[in-house]
Formats: sequence, structure tokens, C-alpha cells
Amino acid sequence: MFNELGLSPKVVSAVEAAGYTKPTPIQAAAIPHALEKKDVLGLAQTGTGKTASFVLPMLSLLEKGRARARMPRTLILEPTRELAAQVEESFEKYGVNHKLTVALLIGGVSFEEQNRKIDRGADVVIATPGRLLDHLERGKLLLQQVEIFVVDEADRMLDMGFIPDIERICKILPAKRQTLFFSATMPKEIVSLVDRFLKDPVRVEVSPPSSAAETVTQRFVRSGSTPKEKRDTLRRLIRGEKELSNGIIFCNRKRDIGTLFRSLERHGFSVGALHGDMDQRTRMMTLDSFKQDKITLLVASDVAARGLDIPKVSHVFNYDVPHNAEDYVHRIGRTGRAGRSGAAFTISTPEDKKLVAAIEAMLKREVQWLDDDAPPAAQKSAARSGGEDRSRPPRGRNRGDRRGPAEAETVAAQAPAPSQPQQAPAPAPARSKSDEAPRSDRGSRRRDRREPDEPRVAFRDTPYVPAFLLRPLSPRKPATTTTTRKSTTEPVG
DNA sequence: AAAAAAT
Repeated sequence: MFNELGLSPKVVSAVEAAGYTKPTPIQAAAIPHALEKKDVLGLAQTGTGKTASFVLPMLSLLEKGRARARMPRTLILEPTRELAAQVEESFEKYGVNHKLTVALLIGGVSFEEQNRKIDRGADVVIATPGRLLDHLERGKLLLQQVEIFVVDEADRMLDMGFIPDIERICKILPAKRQTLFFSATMPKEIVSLVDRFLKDPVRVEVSPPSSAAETVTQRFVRSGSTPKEKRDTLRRLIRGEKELSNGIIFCNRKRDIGTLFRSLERHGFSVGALHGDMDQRTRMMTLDSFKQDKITLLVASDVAARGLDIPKVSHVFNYDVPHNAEDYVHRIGRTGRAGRSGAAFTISTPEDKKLVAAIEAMLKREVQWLDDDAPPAAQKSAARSGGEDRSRPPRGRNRGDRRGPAEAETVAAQAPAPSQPQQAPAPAPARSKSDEAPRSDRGSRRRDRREPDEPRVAFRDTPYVPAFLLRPLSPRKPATTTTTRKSTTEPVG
């Protein structure tokens, strides 16, 4: 029980109010040590309750003392803006009984609000490295009063090249501090960081990273190489999955995301798009819609591969085989969370042979191909439709059978528009330049469009799309040709 | 063959 971990009554009551009774293994293991002000090295992935394992003890410890202007008492580093925002939400949820100032310092949004919070005296600063350093360089933020320093998703920070930034930040922080350090894996660069910046850490390990995959049914799916063939394969897979409640579709390239997003939208799917070149507000809105089940599918880059805490993803579709075998594990780790079963499909073209081999090498076993084994629903439908799905009824009509019984009541409870209960609207498509369809695809788009009777219009005017989302963000720019903004410092050769 | 993060 949470009240046995040594957390303060305020924290315990907030946790209970949030509906939690039993700590997860990482929480049970890490919280008592964190409360004793020990350094903690936590080996765990998201979905294990990792965030609460540092947020709850931090709230307890912060009850003593007060923040001074520009001198935060705690600092949390996150690799992506979404993760940082998620941690802020966690402080809001568990900190309802506290009067704490929490500042979220991430890029892509204005400095004003951030500066105000810092000046007021932030108890908690949650930041991505770039924006944090920006504040530091402007002299707006002083770190000498930091009592607790949290590094989350350290291995991902490594992948993203943030290690030098973390080292810089560590050197500014007071030596007398508590460090809570989380990483799903321990490559040697991370071990070195831990050795240098943690003091006698208590090592808390929940589950080896590979075990995340065990509740997930993984299938590889052969497909032709052209985008059209891949999109056909994907639609067939999605339509064949009767138990699909929601799913993430991963693309390797940002520029493919917009194309695929629009294609799915045209085919009547409830879909959103998420990648790092989209403006921050749209990113947040889209993620929110997905979490709240307002959209069923999310076409995303690897920005969504790790860490995002979306508790209920039933399916992962890899539209592309990921470049790194490790990314594969992270992507499929978005489903099958918290003991739930999940399904992951990876669309693979003949050109992807080497990447598949790399994944097999890492998994230490062969992957299973959809057409080689006992048929999940998708295979049957693939066989039936002979690779073309034109004859199928338009989606959005056959709703009743799409979800398993477990989800049925949730759906009913939140269905706002009787005519289209599950077909919630997609948020406004991202308007960033990378979302423009490549010219080569324009032709095939037109052909896709030929599907005769799509229900799209029906959910265009459903009531719960905030009106501002449908307005353009800024005056229309002339057709973007981005090749002109090349830097003058480009080296020769 | 990529993505992410400061402007």
C-alpha cells in the first residue's frame, strides 16, 4: 500500500484520490530510498510507473522549505517536450494538496510564461536540455539551490546527443544534492555518467527491457515497396484487426507522415499525426486527442517511440521497419503495457531484409511472418480480398464489431455523436512544411480518392473540434521550397 | 535510408 512507503499524508491522499491503491514494483522499490535522500539508479521503462516513482517522493521532500526566485529546488530533465509535459501533468495530479510552483521549460513555446514561473520561485523545473541551457545562458535561472536532480530516459538522451548537455548541467549543480537517474538500458556512456555523477546509488531494476515484448503478438508482413502498396497493406491490416481499440503507426521519415496521415483520413479512418517538426500546440493537441480516444490512430515518427505514456494502445503498426533494432523494441513497447496484451505488425519490403535480420539478431530468434502462421484476422481478410480492399464496405459503417467487449462500454459512455459514435474527428492536420505531400505522390493521391462513398464529411462538423484548430495558424506562406535556407557556413567538399 | 532538441 502507498501509505507504507513513507510518503507524506498529503501525497498519499492525492494518490488515493487518483484511484491508485497499490504501488508498482518500481515505485515500491525506489520510493523508500528516494525519501531517504539516497541517489537512485532506476532501470525501468515507461509504463512501469516510473514517473510516479520520482514525482511522489519529490512531493514529500518538497514539503519542507520554499523556493527562492530564479533558484529552483528540483530539476527534472526529459528528452522530449511531450515527456516533459507528461511529467508536469503528473505533478498536477499528485500535487493537488501542495502549493508548489512547477515550471515547464521546453522549446517551441514562448519564454514569457516560463520566465514568470522562474521569477516567482519554482519548486520544480521540468525541462528539455536545449531550453534549459538557453535559460541558463540568459542568466534567468540559477541552479545552486537544486536539492533533487532527476534524469529521465537517460539512454534516449544519449541517442539524441544530449550527454554533453547533461554533463554541463551536472557540473553547475551543487555537489550536495540527490540524484535520481532513470534509464531503460545501460550502454557504456550511461554507466560512465552514473559513475561520475551519482553517489553510492541504490540500484533498482524492474524488468529487463526485452521482457516488454512478451505480451505483444508480433508479426511481420510482406509488402510491395511502393508507398501505395505499403498503404494498401496497412489498411488491410488495420481493417482486419477486430480488436483494435487504438494504434500507433510508426514511419521512419517525417515527410511520409503527412502523406500517410492524409491517405488514411481520406479512407475514413480516425487519425492524427505527430512528429517533431509540427508546431508545439498541434503536437500537444494531437497527443491529447489520442489519449482521450478522440482519434483512433496516430501516425507518428520515433518521437512517439519511447516514453510516451499512453496506457491503452492495442496496436502498433510499423509502416517502415525501424533503422535501429533497438527502436523496434521501443516502438512495440507502446503496446502490451501493464500486462495487457497487444499486437504489433511490421510492414516489410524486400529492401528491408537487412533491417529485419538485425532485429532477429537482437531478439535472438526469427521473426514470425503473417502469411506463414495460423491466421490472425488480418490474414484471412487479406486472402479474401486478394490484396485489394475496394470491395469492402466503407469503414465507419461497420463499427459495432471493431472493438473487443472490454472496450465496448467505454466507447458507449463517451460517444458524443450518435450517427458516428467511434469516428471521432481527426484534429486539424499539421500544417508544417514537412507535411506537404511530395509531388511524386500527388498523382496517387488522386487515385486513392476514387473511393466512392466515404463518411468523411459526416465527421467534419461534429461538435467537439475546437474551432481555432480549424483555422490556419498563420497567413499562408507561398509554396515552400526549403532548399533555399542552406547555411552559408556549409563546408566545402 | 532517420528522428529528436535551442533559435
